[in-house]
Amino acid sequence: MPLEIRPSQALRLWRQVHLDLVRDGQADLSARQTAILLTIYLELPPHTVRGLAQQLGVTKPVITRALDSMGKLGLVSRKRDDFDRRNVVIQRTVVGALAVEKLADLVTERARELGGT
Amino acid sequence: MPLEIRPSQALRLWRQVHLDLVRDGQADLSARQTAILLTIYLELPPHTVRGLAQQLGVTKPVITRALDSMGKLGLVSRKRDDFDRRNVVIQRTVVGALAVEKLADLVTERARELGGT
DNA sequence: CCCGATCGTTACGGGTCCGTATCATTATTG
DNA sequence: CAATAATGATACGGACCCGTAACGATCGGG
Repeated sequence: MPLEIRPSQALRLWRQVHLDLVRDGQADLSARQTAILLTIYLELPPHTVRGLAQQLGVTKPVITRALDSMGKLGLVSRKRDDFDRRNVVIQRTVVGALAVEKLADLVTERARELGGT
Repeated sequence: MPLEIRPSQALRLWRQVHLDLVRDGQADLSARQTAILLTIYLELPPHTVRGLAQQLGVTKPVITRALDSMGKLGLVSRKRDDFDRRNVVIQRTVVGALAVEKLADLVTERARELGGT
C-alpha cells in the first residue's frame, strides 16, 4: 500500500513542516537527534547506545551526547541493564511520546493541506 | 486534492528520510537552513534577508549566517539589488537546485516504500 | 582468577551556531 | 542638504556539537 506523493508535494510538505518547527522554537532537535528520537519510539525495544550508533552510522559519543541533551528535555531516559551491567537501555518517556505524537499530527495536518500541484 | 497520510505513516516517513540524510552525511543543513533553502527554491522571488527573517520568525543575523554557510556549499548566492542598493537578492544556483531535487526524490521514494500500517 | 574484549562515558581541541548589540551603506523625508 | 529610517553585515560572549582518543566498569574465556 504505497503512499503516492509527487516530488513537488514532497518539497512543499518538507518546507512547511520545517517552517512550523522553526517558528514554534521546537527546532531544538538536529537531524541526528530527530532520527534517534524516532528510532527509539518507532522501533522495537530494547535500544542501546551501540545499536543506535550502528543504525545511524555514527560513533557512540554522538549517541551519548544526543541522549544527554534529549534527556535534559525529558524526551528519553536511560537505565542500566541489570542482566549485563555494561549496557544502558534507552527508555521512552511521557514527554517524548507526546512530542512524537505532536510531530506526527503536524506532518499529517500539513500533508492534508497540500493542494494539487 | 489533499494528501492522505496516517500519523504512523508520517512518523515512519519522517524517520526514514532523516536516517537517510544522517547516513549520507548530507545532514549539514539544520532545520532552519532547510526551511530557508526550500523557501528560496519554492517561493516566488525576489528573496531578501529581511523577508526570509520575517517568514521564519527569526532575526536577521540568523539569515545572514545561514546564507554564509549555504553560500560556501554553493547552494545559494547573493547579489546587491541595483534598484535599492541596501537590499540583497538571494539567488538560486545549479548546485542548490540539484540538492533540492535530490531531497524531493528521497522523500518521494521513501513515501512510496511505506507499508500499510 | 586474570586478561582481553565490550560497553558507555568522558576529555580535548576545533568548529558552528545562537541572540544581542552595533556598524556601514543606502534611501527617504522634511 | 541634513536628519532619520531601513537594510544587511559584523563583533562578541556563550552554548552546543563533532571526531578522535582515551577511560572506568563489566563480562567472559582459558
